[in-house]
Amino acid sequence: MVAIRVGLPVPLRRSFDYEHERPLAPGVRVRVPFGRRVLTGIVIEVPADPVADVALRPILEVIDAEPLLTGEQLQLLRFAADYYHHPLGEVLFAALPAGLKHGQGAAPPKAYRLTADGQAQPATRFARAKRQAALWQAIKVAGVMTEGELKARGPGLAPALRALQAQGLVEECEAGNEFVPAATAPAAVLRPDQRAACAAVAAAFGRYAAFLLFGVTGSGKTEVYLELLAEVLAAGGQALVLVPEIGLTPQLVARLSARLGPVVGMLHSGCAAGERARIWSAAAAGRMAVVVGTRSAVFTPMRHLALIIVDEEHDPSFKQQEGFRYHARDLAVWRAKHLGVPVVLGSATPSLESYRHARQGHYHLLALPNRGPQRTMPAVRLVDLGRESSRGGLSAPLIEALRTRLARGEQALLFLNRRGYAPVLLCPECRWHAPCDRCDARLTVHLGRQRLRCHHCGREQAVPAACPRCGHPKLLRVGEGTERIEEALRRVLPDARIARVDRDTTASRRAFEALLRKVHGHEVDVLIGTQMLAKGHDFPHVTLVGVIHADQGLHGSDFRADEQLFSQIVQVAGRAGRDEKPGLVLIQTHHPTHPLWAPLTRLDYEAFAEMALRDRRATLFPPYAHCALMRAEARAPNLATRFLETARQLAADPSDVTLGCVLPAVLARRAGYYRAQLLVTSQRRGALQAWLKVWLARVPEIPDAPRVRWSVDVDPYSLF
DNA sequence: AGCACGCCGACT
DNA sequence: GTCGGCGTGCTC
Repeated sequence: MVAIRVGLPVPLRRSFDYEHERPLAPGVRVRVPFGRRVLTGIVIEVPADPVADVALRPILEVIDAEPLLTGEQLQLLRFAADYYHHPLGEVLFAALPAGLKHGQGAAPPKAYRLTADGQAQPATRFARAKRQAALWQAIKVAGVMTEGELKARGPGLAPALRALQAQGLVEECEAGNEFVPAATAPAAVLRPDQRAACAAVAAAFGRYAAFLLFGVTGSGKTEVYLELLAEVLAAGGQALVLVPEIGLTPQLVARLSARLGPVVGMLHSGCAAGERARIWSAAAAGRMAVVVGTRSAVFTPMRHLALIIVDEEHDPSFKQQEGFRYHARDLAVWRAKHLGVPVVLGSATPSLESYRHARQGHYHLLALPNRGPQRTMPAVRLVDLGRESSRGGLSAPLIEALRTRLARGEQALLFLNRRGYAPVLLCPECRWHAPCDRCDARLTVHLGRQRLRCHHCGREQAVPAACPRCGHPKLLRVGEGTERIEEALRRVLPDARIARVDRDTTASRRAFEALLRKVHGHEVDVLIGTQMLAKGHDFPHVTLVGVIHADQGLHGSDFRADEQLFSQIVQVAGRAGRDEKPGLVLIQTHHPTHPLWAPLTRLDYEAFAEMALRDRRATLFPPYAHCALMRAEARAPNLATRFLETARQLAADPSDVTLGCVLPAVLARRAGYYRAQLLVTSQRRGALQAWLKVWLARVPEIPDAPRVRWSVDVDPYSLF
């Protein structure tokens, strides 16, 4: 009998040892008993130091004859677990596609629907069982709900599901699969700057080199990718293309398939589990030449991987914001280095980390300075809200510009990163404003459904008729959301065809695409929306872009606010102007003298980067320092803070490391949890890593630890 | 995270 | 009485 260390999909910062008759290779899946359950685990190693004081339980079944995870993948995952200080078990499972996490091959997922009896029930039946009522309602609305969707609704629903099944109201059924057909498109002719970029990368095939492909929207980065992919494929290699979450448009995949043939697989959140597993296995075997995917695709096994591309490398969606908080772009670079292959990072507004690497010579800078022949950069102008009158959030110059575009039969886009009608409901008499009772936040007024909603926890309630504190009958709706902008627009431009795009109007991908078709068919004159409009979609007839509230990004408490605002505005500006029709971007602000506007109105990334880097150097933030953020949250008010204070005192003498103060989180209470955080920084990555390892090993000694939810975020994207 | 156990409050 | 909500403890 030999001890086997197994990684399990549980958020425990420990691994578990079992016994088996013979050694097993890392990467092999096994079935093991865990408490009263049976789980699928992944063999980590044959431990030199198996737990001594516990009787090991036996492995029940060995699922794979050959390891499911390749050696190269295991090395990447071990590094990632180590670097992000996350339990290896969870990290290993993050790399597996949903279809392979549990049973054998790519089995269809379990799904549930209401029985005829279940359909016939009145909603009042579940007067006492709230969870059952919610679940019954959700399945009724969805028709069929897969196990994954069920789990996504939150923990603790399994007993309610079983209760419904026992009552004969819900039954198991099969989930449907989706299929996305390929289209065709012609190959492109490259400009000299594109050809030079291709040549530089191609010269590095077969060894590690990192390239920062710096080019504005419309400069043709995609053609460069296509050319490189074609070359890799011609040489029998495989390639991995990472794209941001919203960036994975059907158009991109269609272009890739048209140029490269039916060897392109797509991995994203909307992918059915079976499809995901199929692509994953095909890529591992070398049959799938190109895998295009979002964040988690960085873990795809590829036997002949010869090139990695990260498109829009600055995009925040590459950083996972919960659980295993890895950065897919950073892991992509590590993987490329480790494998000895080139990696291309593309962006119009590179992250300051990547830009500094390029300036220091760690990355090769490849610039695409030209926009295509039919595309000129738009003019960007500020509107001073302190001087211009405004109606419902729309300033006079913006209204004027809208009128002229409409008269010319052109389209306009308006951006506002705030859903709903008004962000605050205020009593003019006693200054009461509608608070969320679970969060330190104001409730947003939503007109469509006549409700107040918390954007942080999702709680909804009715709009009070009068002030609950002083009884004043007329409550004011203060500030603007997309609904109010839409209302104001309809009043100002009664003849315009107006559409609004945000999570409230276009929850589904299907609805979103239907709306995009309407815009392309010029059935819409003005489109109002949140940031979800800005990425990946081209609107050729749009010549005016209005940014309603840019100021949220100017005084952000977060060190990355400047970078985010700059990239969002450039992204947005890229939507405007085409075909000899010059574009105009109007940015409404209360702070027209803010230093960020100078480079921004010229769309001058390099000037912005100089300025931002000086700032970061002065304040010792990335890329001039490396950070880790310990977050904690607890039900009781001071528990999280006390836990972090104890952790802080527990810390070994930090010579190379700067330990911050324990601070309440920006939203100190969210969904009923009190939240606090502790920032650790160091100018040396290695020093921070070594120090974290020692520190985190001692966290379980903290008496409050079992009652606190805590996590460590290495290289946090933001301090929120 | 699950899943048990165990204690409290509302309805048959 | 008993069902279901919810806090606490454990998993090699």
